[in-house]
Amino acid sequence: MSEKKTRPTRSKPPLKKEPSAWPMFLKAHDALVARVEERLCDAGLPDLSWFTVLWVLERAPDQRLRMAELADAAVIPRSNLTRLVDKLEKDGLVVRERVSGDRRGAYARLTPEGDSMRKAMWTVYKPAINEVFLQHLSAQETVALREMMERLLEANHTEV
Amino acid sequence: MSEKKTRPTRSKPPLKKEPSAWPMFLKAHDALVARVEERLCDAGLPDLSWFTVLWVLERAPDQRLRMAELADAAVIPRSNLTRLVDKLEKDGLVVRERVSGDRRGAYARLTPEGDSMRKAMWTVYKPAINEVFLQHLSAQETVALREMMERLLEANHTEV
DNA sequence: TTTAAATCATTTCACCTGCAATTATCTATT
DNA sequence: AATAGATAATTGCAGGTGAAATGATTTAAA
Repeated sequence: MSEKKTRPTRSKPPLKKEPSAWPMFLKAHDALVARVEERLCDAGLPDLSWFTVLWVLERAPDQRLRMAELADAAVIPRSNLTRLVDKLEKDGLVVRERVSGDRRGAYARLTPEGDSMRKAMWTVYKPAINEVFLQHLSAQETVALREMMERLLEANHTEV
Repeated sequence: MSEKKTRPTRSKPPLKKEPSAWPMFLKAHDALVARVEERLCDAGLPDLSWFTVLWVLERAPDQRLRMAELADAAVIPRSNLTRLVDKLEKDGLVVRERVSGDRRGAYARLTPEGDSMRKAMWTVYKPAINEVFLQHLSAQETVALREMMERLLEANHTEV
């Protein structure tokens, strides 16, 4: 005994069981990223995390950033960024530079080779985004989606 | 194919450099998932992969599935599913059952304890989805987003 | 100045991940 | 029936991951 029956007009939708937006969002993300990574891999290129770092550095002032800034911009934990920059540096795509006035810190700076790699990756990455993602959305949808994502990201800004 | 030169009036937009839909999509996804996982972790509950398995099994016929079916439905590589089910089984949330007529195969079946855990996780997961995701979208946006994600997923269905 | 706390980057550790064998079993062909 | 080839699940391995500990240095406080 408990139910509040005696509701004259039930407006509850009849047991909708279609997959809702959230699980679709998760599944679609995984599928799309896998597809794009596949393209890069097939082309013998490094993965998205490398591109992200190269891309962030390329548009940074002097094409360099402190390790912590780079980690934040690329949304990578700092411990991972250290190791990622190790590999990038070993491949000559970035170099570490000392920070004048703070011997604790280090800059990561994009090298010309790193910028070449960024461009090479973009020639694969850009069409992949188009074929996997943009092609399936109308112009309005793309704009609407971007706005939604911006709003969600803003609302869930990495808390202090 | 694409090039049409000799266009008298250039309609190219003037160097737009606002972040487009794809990178926003990636960033938002990561932020939202991190937020939701944080909620589950804070509540002392297992992570999303556990929930996914429990949820898929709960709605399966007889609340059980073959390992391969479960891996596909949960979008988890089979080798990982084996180890995940190991842990779930150790915690009594699922049990493995032999398949009559095929001694290679195994079912994973949801236990009552597993269903209790699914419910317990849902009491945290559901409000988390609302607060982190749904709350920031209008009803129309939610529908539009789901449709976009469905279309993208369909278009990028895990190729054979 | 000496001491304590904060900061930056790195390293450690324990765990997770996916690919590629491996094992066991089933199916099809001869 | 015997063999070869598929298939199901697991396991080995090589490498990636983040939280927390560490080392080095700077800043703030006493």
